[in-house]
Amino acid sequence: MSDSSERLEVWCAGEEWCPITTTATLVGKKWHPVIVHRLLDGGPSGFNELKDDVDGISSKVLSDSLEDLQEKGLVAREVISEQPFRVHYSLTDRGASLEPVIAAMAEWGAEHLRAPEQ
Amino acid sequence: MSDSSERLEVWCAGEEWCPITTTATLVGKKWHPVIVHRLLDGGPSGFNELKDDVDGISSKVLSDSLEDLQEKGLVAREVISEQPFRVHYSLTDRGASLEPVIAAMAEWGAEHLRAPEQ
DNA sequence: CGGCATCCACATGGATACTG
DNA sequence: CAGTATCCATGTGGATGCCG
Repeated sequence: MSDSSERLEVWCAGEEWCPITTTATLVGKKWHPVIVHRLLDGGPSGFNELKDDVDGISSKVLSDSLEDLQEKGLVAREVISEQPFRVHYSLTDRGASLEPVIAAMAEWGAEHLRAPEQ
Repeated sequence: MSDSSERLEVWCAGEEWCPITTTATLVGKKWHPVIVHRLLDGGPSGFNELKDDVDGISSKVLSDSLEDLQEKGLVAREVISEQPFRVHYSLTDRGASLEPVIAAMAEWGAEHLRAPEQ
């Protein structure tokens, strides 16, 4: 498939320096890709707006997921001091750069959704 | 982002009919994308050959992963009756169709691996 | 060679209720 | 509005050892 000069002997490792595993730790969580997709297509959002759009998620899990996405530098959180106050969730540049990955996932899923078995 | 006629109100649901979640259940497991990548680039393989290439995986986890991939129709398993017998793992057409998804994950990971923080 | 059996640890996700 | 606090069920991965 590849000639000897550029061949990788190890496809991926258990450690973090594997590109695929790196991406999988972001996109492999149950709700993460859905949330990123929502922020990509729907733009910035408040907490409950997000919760309403992402069908089936609970407050706690959305909160946990957003916290994880912030720690990983994919999502930015901004508190707007008003009454009542608002919170603004948006993608960072890094988060937005996941678009090709999310798009590929969405496309594959859409094509194979009609034939889940066989 | 989209006009009113083609807008999706719900980005994804907790149920199985969501395209992204569908893909995430395949590609979101820790070792699945790595195994598929190995089979895409390295061609069909025996069990231990696969285990050697996928650095860090245990027999049990590789076995579990391959079983799951078979159930989902992504991987084919063929037993070759020789002495000693061999087993042949390869991608099905459906498994091979994941190539764009895996490629997108690999590319994103490679680009962002050098800057894991910030 | 190509696994399976066991047992275990930890992470993820979910239900429910409550708060500033 | 935007979460937090508990508590709990399950899943996923890992270590070790044995088997046909």
